[in-house]
Amino acid sequence: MPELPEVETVVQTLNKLVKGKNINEVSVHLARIIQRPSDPDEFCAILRGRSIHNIERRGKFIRFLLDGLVLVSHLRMEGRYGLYQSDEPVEKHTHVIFHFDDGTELRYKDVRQFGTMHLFSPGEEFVQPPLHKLGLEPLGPEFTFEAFREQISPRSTKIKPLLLNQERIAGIGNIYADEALFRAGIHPERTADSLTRKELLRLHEAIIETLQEAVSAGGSSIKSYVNGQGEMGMFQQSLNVYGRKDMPCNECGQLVAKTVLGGRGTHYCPSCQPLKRRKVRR
DNA sequence: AGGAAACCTCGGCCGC
DNA sequence: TGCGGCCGAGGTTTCC
Repeated sequence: MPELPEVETVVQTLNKLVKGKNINEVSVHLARIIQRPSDPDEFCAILRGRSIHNIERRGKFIRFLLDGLVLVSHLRMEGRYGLYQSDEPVEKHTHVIFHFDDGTELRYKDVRQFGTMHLFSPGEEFVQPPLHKLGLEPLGPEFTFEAFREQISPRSTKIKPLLLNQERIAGIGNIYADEALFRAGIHPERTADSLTRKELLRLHEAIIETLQEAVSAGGSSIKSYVNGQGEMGMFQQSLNVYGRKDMPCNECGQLVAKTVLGGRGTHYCPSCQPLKRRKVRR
């Protein structure tokens, strides 16, 4: 799925495409997507007649701000939004359709059926699952070095799984965890509490830079990711390690390694990201 | 705290 | 070349 940069791109696109539109009707073709309220019919009934005022991002979640209502949507691995004319044929794996009063409709497609939608009263969404325990927003003003250090440095977990923990920092996924660690020159299996202040500073900077550059490029499109207008993100061309197993490192030429860490494919350069401190000969 | 499994479907790859 | 089967896929939650 989309990680922070991809979700940010989707949100920007959705703001161009559907901000200001009025919902006439909603149809749900796969009930499990709708998590709150539990009854999909009630979900549709509540949304009927509402207008979309704005669309915002929190971590990897999309928040649709409606009049008197907030729709929280998570794309998980392969969820996608697209705007269609109502007479266009409905494609496979389309699970939710928001019918607007202008003859267009916003369709949610999700091959793996992992995505979720929750409805809340405004403000309520932040104190209820799934947003209630989300950690720091890495591109927000609260992501200072000190705040970052407090989340990372006291823990004995390996750094990569910790970066993926949304309760610490919200929005980093598998691609950008690998990329940020490469940029910082830190091996993914280093324990968080073993990182020096210098390394933490590098990692903090690397996270911000990696995510910002990816947002500017419109995200990555490793597999099926396409933003709301059907365009491919360009950042995949800038990936240094993710998906580059056995290819030469862009910095040193050593072959990129891939292992499994916390159940996730993990890419790194054994030379640029040493596990043990390199012995310095003098 | 940390790891594994579970939630799903699809596409790629291997082997016959 | 074709087909069956296994593996893995960008995330999160739940269960040990």
